[in-house]
Amino acid sequence: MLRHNGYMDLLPLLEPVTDEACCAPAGAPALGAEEAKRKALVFKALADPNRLRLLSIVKADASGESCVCDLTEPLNLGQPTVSHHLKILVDAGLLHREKRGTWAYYSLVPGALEQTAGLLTSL
Amino acid sequence: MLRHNGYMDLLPLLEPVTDEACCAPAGAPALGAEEAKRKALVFKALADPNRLRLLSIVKADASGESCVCDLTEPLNLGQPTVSHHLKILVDAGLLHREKRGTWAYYSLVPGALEQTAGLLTSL
DNA sequence: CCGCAACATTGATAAGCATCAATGTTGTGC
DNA sequence: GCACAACATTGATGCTTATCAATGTTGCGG
Repeated sequence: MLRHNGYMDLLPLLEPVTDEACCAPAGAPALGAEEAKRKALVFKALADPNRLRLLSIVKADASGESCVCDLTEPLNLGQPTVSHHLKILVDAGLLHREKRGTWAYYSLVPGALEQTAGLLTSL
Repeated sequence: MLRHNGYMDLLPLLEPVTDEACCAPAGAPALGAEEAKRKALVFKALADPNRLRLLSIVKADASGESCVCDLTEPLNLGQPTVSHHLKILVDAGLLHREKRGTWAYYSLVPGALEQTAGLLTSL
């Protein structure tokens, strides 16, 4: 396995860090190669129109969460494709997945969008 | 010509709009398809480690601008590749290009990063 | 246990992208 | 005008990705 789809290992960037393994080496003026690669993964997840719409729909929903069957129709995409995009957003740390019964409910990770926005202004 | 590389027509999104041709139709709850496609172009420009580093280097420079010859070495990339990435960032409305003599100086478009960050929080 | 419904995963395919070598363009100095 | 330096552009190549059809998995109702 481990097909290395280019979207893994992002969570360390958006989750609370407990040591200095993340971010810039304190005194570095410009972005290092490793750091840039990790940050690019978040933006790669955002670099697709359908994924932006998914985030928007999930956010706009009154209950704060949506299941796959609610997302397939507005995007005019097949169910496997929607599941694929959702997985990418979850791996990017932007969406949270909770399975209840047969349904899978997706919701925004609190503060994730704001934290990603901070990646830009603190470039 | 008009090879449609997928990075054109972004400037209208980041430049001051004089009419209602941009953004959501005022009352729309979720992102429309056209709007999503335009916003995705900005994040597509950010979805590459080397382009993030380019932005970082240009921003960190004391003079506020850098020429291509200064950017080739730190990225360990060929000159045509760096020019290609810079073009994508310019087309995305993030960088500004000014040619003086033989050199081309690239600088951050003021407020572009902040405005892009706003695209996220206002999803 | 059986059938079905909601998702996830796999495999295949076409489109897109990053990179480089080679070449073109343009400005400078002689 | 000539040679050179700094970039830009073109063409080719290998890798990545978006999408779908088909199949696998899991939970619920009978």
